[in-house]
Amino acid sequence: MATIYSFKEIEEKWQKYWQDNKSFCADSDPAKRKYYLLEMFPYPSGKIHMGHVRNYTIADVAARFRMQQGYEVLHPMGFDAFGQPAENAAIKNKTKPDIWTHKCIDMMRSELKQMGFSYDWEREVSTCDADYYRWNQWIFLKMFERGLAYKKASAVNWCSSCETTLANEEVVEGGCWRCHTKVDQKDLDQWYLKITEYKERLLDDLQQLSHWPERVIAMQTNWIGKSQGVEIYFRLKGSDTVIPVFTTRVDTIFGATYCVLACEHPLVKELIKGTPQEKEALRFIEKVVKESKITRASSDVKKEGVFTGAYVINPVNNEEIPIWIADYVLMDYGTGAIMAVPTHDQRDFLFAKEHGLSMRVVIQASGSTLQSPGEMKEAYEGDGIQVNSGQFNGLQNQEATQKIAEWMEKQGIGKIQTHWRLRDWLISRQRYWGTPIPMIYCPKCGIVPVPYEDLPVDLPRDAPFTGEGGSPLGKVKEFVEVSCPKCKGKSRRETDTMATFFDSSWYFLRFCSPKFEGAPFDEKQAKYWMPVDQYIGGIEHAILHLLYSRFFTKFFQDLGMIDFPEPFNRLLTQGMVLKDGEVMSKSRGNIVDPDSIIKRYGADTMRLFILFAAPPETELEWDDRGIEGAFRFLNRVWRIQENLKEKAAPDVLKALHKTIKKVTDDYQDFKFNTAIASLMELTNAIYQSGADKEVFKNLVLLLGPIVPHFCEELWQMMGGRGSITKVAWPKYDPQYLIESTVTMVVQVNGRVRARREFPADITEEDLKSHVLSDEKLSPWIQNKPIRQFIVVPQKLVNIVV
RNA sequence: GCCGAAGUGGUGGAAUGGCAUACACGUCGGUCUCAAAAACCGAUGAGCGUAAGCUCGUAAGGGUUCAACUCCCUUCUUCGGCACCA
Repeated sequence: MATIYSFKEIEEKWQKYWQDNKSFCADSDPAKRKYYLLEMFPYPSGKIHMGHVRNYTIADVAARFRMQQGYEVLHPMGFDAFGQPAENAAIKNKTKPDIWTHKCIDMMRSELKQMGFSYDWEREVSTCDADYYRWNQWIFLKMFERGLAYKKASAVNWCSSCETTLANEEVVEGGCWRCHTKVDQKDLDQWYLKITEYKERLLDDLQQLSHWPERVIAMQTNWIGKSQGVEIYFRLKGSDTVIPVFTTRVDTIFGATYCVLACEHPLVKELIKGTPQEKEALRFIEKVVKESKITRASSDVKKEGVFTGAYVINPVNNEEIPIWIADYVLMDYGTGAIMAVPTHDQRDFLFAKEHGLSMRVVIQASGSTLQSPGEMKEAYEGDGIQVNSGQFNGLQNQEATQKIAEWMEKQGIGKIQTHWRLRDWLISRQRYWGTPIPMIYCPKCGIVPVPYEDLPVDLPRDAPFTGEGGSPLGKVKEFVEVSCPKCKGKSRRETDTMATFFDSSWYFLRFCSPKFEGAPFDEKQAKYWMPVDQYIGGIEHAILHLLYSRFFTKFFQDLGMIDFPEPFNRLLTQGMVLKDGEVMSKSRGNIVDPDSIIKRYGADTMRLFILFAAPPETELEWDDRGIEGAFRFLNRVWRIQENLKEKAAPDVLKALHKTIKKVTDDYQDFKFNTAIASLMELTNAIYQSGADKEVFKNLVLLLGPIVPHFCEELWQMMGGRGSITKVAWPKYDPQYLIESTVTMVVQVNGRVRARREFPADITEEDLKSHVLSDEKLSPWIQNKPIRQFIVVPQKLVNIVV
């Protein structure tokens, strides 16, 4: 590694310049087009990692590019500063979360500045500051007023290691998303947000998000989990009790040969009472309920169950069918009861075989005449023709699904219904380092919200959090003991804090007016800046953060504070940075520290490499030799400036204008790797033929967004004034893109046989006569009749013989 | 099982119906040098051939087309999400 340009000096110089001149402060200017560029803000761990470097470098190029294109750019940065790691670190280092977090923020801010990112630091926010979290409390109160925040006692996900509850979205493969401890179920009285009230809009509006990655849309669709079907009413034999059952395959109703209830189904105890099998059933139920959800899900083959002794009547044919209890039916989906159709559902098939239950074929695959279930080796779950289905025989099953549903509704024996997977969002956390939930419990008045004028409910600076469980705030007397806002009687504060995903569900709005006093955000500012034009972050937030943010946005829309339904117009999910094919992690010991790269090569080289090595969306393999190559390229460019000519050769001018077009298009589409490749090609061309001052200045402008310090310095050396970010983006002259002659490929039967120069405007006839009289081509064409002559203008001819 | 993404030289990757492998890394050769480094120039998919050149080649197989990495069908592999979801 040979150093030509002194990156250290240059980078420090320009970072100071940008700061002193407030080069990146955004101002809402109605005369200009705005561009709001946002990256998912970091948790302040104290050090940035390569994932941050990649995420923020991608964004920074876009921001600087838009600035030069004349947009008013909002490019803010802040810190998602509440959360558990601060508590753990504070316990470990015998300090306070508050002190630890602010120290980390200071460290990270200075690391981000070292990268040369174009943030408007005047707008920085930290979610742990009362100026921020008081608006969490404000939003919570608004939701409470509208019945969207409510308290409910129920079985919740509990992580025994983190000593706190978890949202459904925070349970990953049956474990805690943070520490992977197995999640238990625990009965607790907790606060929920009614995100389910927005399920239709959250699903339907995904359609509008045409610039979101397909996989994120798919994951959210999946998560919301809409399924349409029919709720069928089965009457208990010898009683008026009705057992509703949900199915998406009402076309198979005539093949229902038994029903199954989940163990937790409220009717179960009643049904088995006093029957000979009561004891066996109770033992079975106890066993299943004890097993957690995860183990039930993983035991995929064996289906166990017991007969209740009771029967229901199938309303379509008045058949009596037995009711079973089984482990494969879950209480928390549908109605907790199913109709079983062994011939057309694989789970029912296995269960029926195991317990010798009867079966009936009701759907025949086209071309099949299968009637006897005994011949079946597995359930037939495909489409076909209805058989054994009364008046619906002969219909295509998809048509029958519709007809049967309508008929059942008319008969009053069923109802067309939709079921959803999405559950309400549990936000209570038994932790210290979070936003206090602004609620008061009065023995006389019940649950009383803290009045708006009393916000914020400050988080006490001292609390005995030890990691031993229970809400730490509950141990702070001055915090807990409060008088009721209504009756002034002795009352008690809520001691749980909010899940930190609450904080990040609206921070993009706060950035529009970070110091606004009257509300979470200034509606006028939000109207100018929102929605975010481009959002960039990791795929790990595809469900959680992005779904919650969409929910909050719709809530603000309902409050009339904003007039758009979706917060993020475009979303880019950047790929991970790998080392030796694996994710960088402490445990693997394969971490490359950005700081060490900055020291050795400078921030510009790291930015260049990370953009060049792979397109933004794909995984990126870190390569120490690749970074050498990036550094080499910058030195190459630097050296051009020492050997400028009076006048550039025409081929270099041509190359320049082609490059301006290519780079502009590529930046627009976040194709930075190919933009850099074409800038390298231009550099190679300059090395061949030499460049003049004009050409070089343009090269510097084009490279500016990627390696800003380097280019600012070169720009100044070339006599430029001020920051390069204020200089208009280069325009290409189409005249240079017009070629007088072109090299065309000549194919015979689709195989390349020659390349020939032709005038760009040659007619097809001339082309034909030239090509056909070409001696070199004659062996391929000779004496064979020409069937077709295909011309792709300026590119290729294909002779078919 | 369902949904989604991907599979191209020794390596990262380019080409979205029209020259497969741009650009870079690595490797090899050359120039410069007492020498080395750096820098600069050149070669670099595989096979056959002295050569001009020919053949094969984008996970596998089939199809559409004058022409397919690209579009369609089937299959395989990897990664990600959801999952006894009725």
